Amino acid sequence: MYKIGVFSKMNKITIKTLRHYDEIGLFKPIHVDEMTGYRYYSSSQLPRLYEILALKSIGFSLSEILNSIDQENNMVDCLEKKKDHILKKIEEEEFKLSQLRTYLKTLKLEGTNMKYKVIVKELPEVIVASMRTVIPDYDAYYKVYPEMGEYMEQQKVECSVPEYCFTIYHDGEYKESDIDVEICEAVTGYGKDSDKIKFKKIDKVDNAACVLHKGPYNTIGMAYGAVMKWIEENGYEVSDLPRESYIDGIWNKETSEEWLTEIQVPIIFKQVV
Amino acid sequence: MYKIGVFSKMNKITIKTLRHYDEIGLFKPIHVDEMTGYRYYSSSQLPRLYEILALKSIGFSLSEILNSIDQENNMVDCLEKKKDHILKKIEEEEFKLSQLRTYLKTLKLEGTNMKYKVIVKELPEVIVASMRTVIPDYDAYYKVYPEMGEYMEQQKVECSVPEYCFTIYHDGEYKESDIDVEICEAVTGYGKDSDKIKFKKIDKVDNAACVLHKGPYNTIGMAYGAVMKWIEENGYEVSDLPRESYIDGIWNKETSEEWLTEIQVPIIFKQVV
DNA sequence: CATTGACTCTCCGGTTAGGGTAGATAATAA
DNA sequence: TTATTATCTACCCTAACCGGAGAGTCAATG
Repeated sequence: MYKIGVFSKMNKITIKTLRHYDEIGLFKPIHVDEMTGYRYYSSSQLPRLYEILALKSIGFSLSEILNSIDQENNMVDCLEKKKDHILKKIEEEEFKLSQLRTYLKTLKLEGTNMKYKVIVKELPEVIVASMRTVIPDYDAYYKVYPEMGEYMEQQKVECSVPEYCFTIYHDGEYKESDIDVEICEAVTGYGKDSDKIKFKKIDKVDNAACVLHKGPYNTIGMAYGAVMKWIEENGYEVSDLPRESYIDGIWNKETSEEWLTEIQVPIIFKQVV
Repeated sequence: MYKIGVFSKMNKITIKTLRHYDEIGLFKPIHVDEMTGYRYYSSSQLPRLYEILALKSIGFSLSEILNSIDQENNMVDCLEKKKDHILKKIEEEEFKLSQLRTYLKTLKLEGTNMKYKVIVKELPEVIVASMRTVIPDYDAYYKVYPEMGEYMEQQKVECSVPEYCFTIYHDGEYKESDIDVEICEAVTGYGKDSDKIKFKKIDKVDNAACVLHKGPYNTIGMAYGAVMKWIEENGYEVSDLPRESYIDGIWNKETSEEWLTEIQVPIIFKQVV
């Protein structure tokens, strides 16, 4: 029978930890003096303690140990689950690492002018009013867009809140003229399709690499470049056409320096074949 | 200007998180209504938010982000440190994984008879009374050990608390007779050396793989086997002679089933060359 | 105009695995 | 008998939020 101090030294465990394990019922002293409350441990408890410590160093939480230690049959299951868990954790850490390397690279290349921070987020399922058309040049955009507004008002369809308006470029390559463009505006319900404007549901995207572009549109190519580079360097690949989502623009900001656009690129993790 | 609900939907962040970031000063709303306390956010805040989220997904804590986000010069340092941190984390997880595989293997092999749980701990620096001698066979142990007790009493040297008594086998291989053995007993201070018994300081061991053996000594080979296998499978190698530490034995337990011995094997992590 | 339902506020408690301290006893040494 | 050390309980702290209670606010409807 050892008092807590000696027992803690014997096994290199703090007194706090032993008291904690007592409290949660994981490892109780073999005897507690009713008068003084002193805890007494015995060497016969060491095997259980060793098992607890072994499981802990594998990465089990105390409650997991508590649940699995006294029933040997589900131990294998627990271990298999934990294995998957650790593998996932390693993957996550490696992803962080590659993200970090990309971040570091751009930071060193461009100095303090680190404009583009890529984040991954989900894009929700939305119903959109969509108009696919070929416009002669980028300036024509300001002419076709109001058409949609008018039609939607006429159809009594409302824009969703938060507003979500984006375009998809259907050309395989960059073009300066005759651009095949699809303009989408998220709405709260279906309206009747017209020749030009169709309503449709767009599926949820589980993962999209997103980057903000601040400023006028003529430099937006840099944002595309940054996000595409990020995708490649971090083991993803593009799984669908990118969306260009308009947050601030000529309609609410005076100077083009304040315009804000988000590039959203649907991605999937590249399978290592 | 968006209210918190819309802003949270825009960016796939929970309201709770936004309020939390406000509270710790990491990301404050652009305006707070003094009457109602309502928080209002603007799209102009998105770049900062994106930077925060990007750093967070790399693995920075909120306080680290708070400290580094507004001073670009120490950013590279922070990232380098974080990189080391992640690398260490990956190593740890891989170690857990190999431990788990070993655990799983022994569990499957021996069924429910999983006797040996290996843990890694530190062995403290100790002063010992040491007697190195060649004994004819293992039974002779019970004859030489009392010698030490007598000498120590005579020298008025006290055993340390917790008691720590162990032997080191100096033979390179297993022998049944003429065993070169060193018996050590931790004491609180130096005594005078005699012909047989010397006092010396034994250095701290940073990492020792330890395994408990319960029962009589004739099956202790299994414990050695288990710990040696563990060491090999988990990327360590033996760095010094193993110690056999006696916890319970004939002196305090009646049946040999209750005897408890710990094998302590000093180890170092194997360099991957 | 009042009411309803959706939205937002603050405050409190919980999560892991203990660490740190205070104040009160208990055991041991001088 | 006193002084020192060991141990006890009890409370607050960590990181990054989540859940819920109770109260106040906003916009639209009857």
